[in-house]
Amino acid sequence: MSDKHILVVEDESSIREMLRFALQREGFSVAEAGDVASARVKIADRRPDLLLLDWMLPGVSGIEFARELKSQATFRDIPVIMVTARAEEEDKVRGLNLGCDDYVSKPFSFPELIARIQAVMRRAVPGGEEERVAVGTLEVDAASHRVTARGEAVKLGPTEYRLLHFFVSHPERVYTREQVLDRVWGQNVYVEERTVDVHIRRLRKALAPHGCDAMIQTVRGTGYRFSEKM
Amino acid sequence: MSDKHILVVEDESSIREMLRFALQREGFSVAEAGDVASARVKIADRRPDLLLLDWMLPGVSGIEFARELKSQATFRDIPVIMVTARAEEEDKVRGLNLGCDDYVSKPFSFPELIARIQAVMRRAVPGGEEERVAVGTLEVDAASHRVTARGEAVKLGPTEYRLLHFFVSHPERVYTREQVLDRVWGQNVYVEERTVDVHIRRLRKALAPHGCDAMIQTVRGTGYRFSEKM
DNA sequence: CCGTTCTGTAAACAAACTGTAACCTCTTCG
DNA sequence: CGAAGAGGTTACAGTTTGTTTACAGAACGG
Repeated sequence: MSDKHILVVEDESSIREMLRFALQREGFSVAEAGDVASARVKIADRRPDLLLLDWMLPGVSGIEFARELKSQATFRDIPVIMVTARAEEEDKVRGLNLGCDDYVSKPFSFPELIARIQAVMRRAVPGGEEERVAVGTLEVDAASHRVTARGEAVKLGPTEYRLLHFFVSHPERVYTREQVLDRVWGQNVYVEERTVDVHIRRLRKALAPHGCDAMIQTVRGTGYRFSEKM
Repeated sequence: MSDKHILVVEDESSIREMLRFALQREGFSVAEAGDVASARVKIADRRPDLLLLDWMLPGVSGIEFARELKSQATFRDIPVIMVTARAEEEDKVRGLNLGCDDYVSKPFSFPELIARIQAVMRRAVPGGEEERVAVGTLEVDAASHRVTARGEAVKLGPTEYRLLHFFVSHPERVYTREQVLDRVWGQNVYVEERTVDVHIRRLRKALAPHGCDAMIQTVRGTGYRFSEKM
């Protein structure tokens, strides 16, 4: 559980330092930012394993920043814990539904914060991503970000790629549209469920020339399943 | 997102009722238990999709109960949200580290609670029940949502699938049409009893090519029974 | 800065599932 | 035997659910 990197985005420097201190004592490596602009720089500088994000920030608000990150494929996977004042209940709920992985309320206890951080991190990489996965003649190579069917290259958009990668890594199992959204788009990102259908369609279309489109199977009333057996 | 079943385990009846009210308004089906002993009974009676567990309980504590459940393969997958008083910080942390999926602190806001419940449920695997059940050559795999007889795939509609899954999970026992409606269609659903006959017919028809149709047996004057012996 | 690619939504379309009613068949028992 | 009751079958119309296409805006790559 060591050498995990956490970026704390909080405008009040006293709180920021307190957090840094507590997190470092816990064995985390910590970076700080006082506003969104410098947070962007820090993220580019070193990709954090988790973001502790204050709700209220000067200029761009925390929620906007969170959404910005979740909309970028590169940063979507960074878990975000929102820090809010007790009074902002309403917003907190919206936060949970808009891409944050968890949130804590000020004033918070450190043990609670640490526990939530660890819970979120534990959740972050369920079943460790393989470098290379394959089902039947379909191969997804995460290292080179390449997909091949019967040896032929398959051209996919970013979302289709992640969708396929998810399915190939988890074959023989049904997933509801909601779960697919959670696992492929990111937790709590608000996107219409129907959107999954459309991307499934795009993926099937791309796989069809290689005869693999039947591997993505519709389970009526539930969702979709990826399977070698057709 | 409907007909999800939640079991509330909480010794103080006022809080329990408040929770029941709030959860039911949200569309959940709710069961209550005042202590661990009766919680065990309720779980056996109807497997909940989520457990709302008070930390402090008379007799066996919530944490012990949670650990007990997490150690049993059958119940491991039921998500648990712990409910704790603000003062019990220490324990909360231990809770999160011991298999609970989340926790909320009293006093909590309902929007927060609902948001957490939905977040946890979204994360959970579908089909709650056993991953895989079988009677004779007939297998129902809940994970992949697939049915096989003698290894051959059986094509079923959603209702037939649920019906068969129910029967395979409860073989050698008669059920009246009413009971079947309750368990397969869900409680408080108004459907004609004869509808069960029709779906039984559809199920038998789908199983006939595999020679399994005789496993669904009519018990004249009572209902139906599923049995390996034909 | 402009064209290209990619995304998410909406709407039209198609397929399948559902519950009910009506009609049949079989069993039971006076 | 024959009527009544119970279950089996079938047909069908409405509804749900999934597929496909089109499109506008955002992101991206020169």
